[in-house]
Amino acid sequence: MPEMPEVETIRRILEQRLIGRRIGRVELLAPKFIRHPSAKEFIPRVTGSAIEGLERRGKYLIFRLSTGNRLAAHLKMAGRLLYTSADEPRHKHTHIIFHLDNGSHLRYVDLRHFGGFYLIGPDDCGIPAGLATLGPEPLGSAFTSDYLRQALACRKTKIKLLLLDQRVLAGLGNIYADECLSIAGIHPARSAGDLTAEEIERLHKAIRLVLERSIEKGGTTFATYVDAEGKRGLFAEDLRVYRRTGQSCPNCGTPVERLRFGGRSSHFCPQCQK
DNA sequence: CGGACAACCTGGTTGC
DNA sequence: TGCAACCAGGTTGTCC
Repeated sequence: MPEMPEVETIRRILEQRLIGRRIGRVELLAPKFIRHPSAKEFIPRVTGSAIEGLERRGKYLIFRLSTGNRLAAHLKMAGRLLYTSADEPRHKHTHIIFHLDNGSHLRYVDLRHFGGFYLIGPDDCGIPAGLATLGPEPLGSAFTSDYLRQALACRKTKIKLLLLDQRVLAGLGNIYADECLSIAGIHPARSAGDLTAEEIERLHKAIRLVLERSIEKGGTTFATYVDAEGKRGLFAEDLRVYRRTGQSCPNCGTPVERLRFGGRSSHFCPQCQK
């Protein structure tokens, strides 16, 4: 479920709770969620290590461990990382429990089984391809309107699909791509290379604005997303078009429409986004 | 390069 | 109540 603002919200909470904690027993209820290396190798390499830092790149959460290894997690559509007490009832789809030295748990819960963990060595051995090829952080200094203009130049693909390409920009997903295009006033099916300099400028600003505001509100909860303490994100009340098909555009009142391409829905106002 | 599609899973909603 | 169809916040690979 989570896109960048949701993962960042989880990161901030876990940073408060986990820095300095040591991982004790790793309860691997379903080994398949360890994507690299094998579960057999994973457990001894993680057990006993302390958590020294918690970083985020795009939608990846990265634990820096005292052994020099890093532990990367991707939650995909429905993954949750929950910091709980030991006696908290276990959600049905709990797959991994990291027992911590203060008696608490870090639990991985994933209803759809898409997410998983990667243990990365000091030499980057085991790094998932998606993490190695990520584009710039949308709130970082490398993401300038110049960068965006060069990334879109001569590209025939639809702007919506290009915004979802993590190699171009790290962290946007279906919700925020639709919202950014709405604020920038750009139709999602436009060819990326056809955008004017002014439109690219608006899009660049919209991306930063939407992500900053969403992080401030703890991300977007539609159905199932909750943060590391089980709390919902409040940005859903600010959504302009995402999953609002048939409802009024907040700008002009025209009913929001939905198109499907690239196997996903795009929501937009046909009046404001030409 | 671009576009369509399937695959990986479970569960909620909608419509007949 | 039952059942089928469709939907879902992501990514990867294949095929044309």
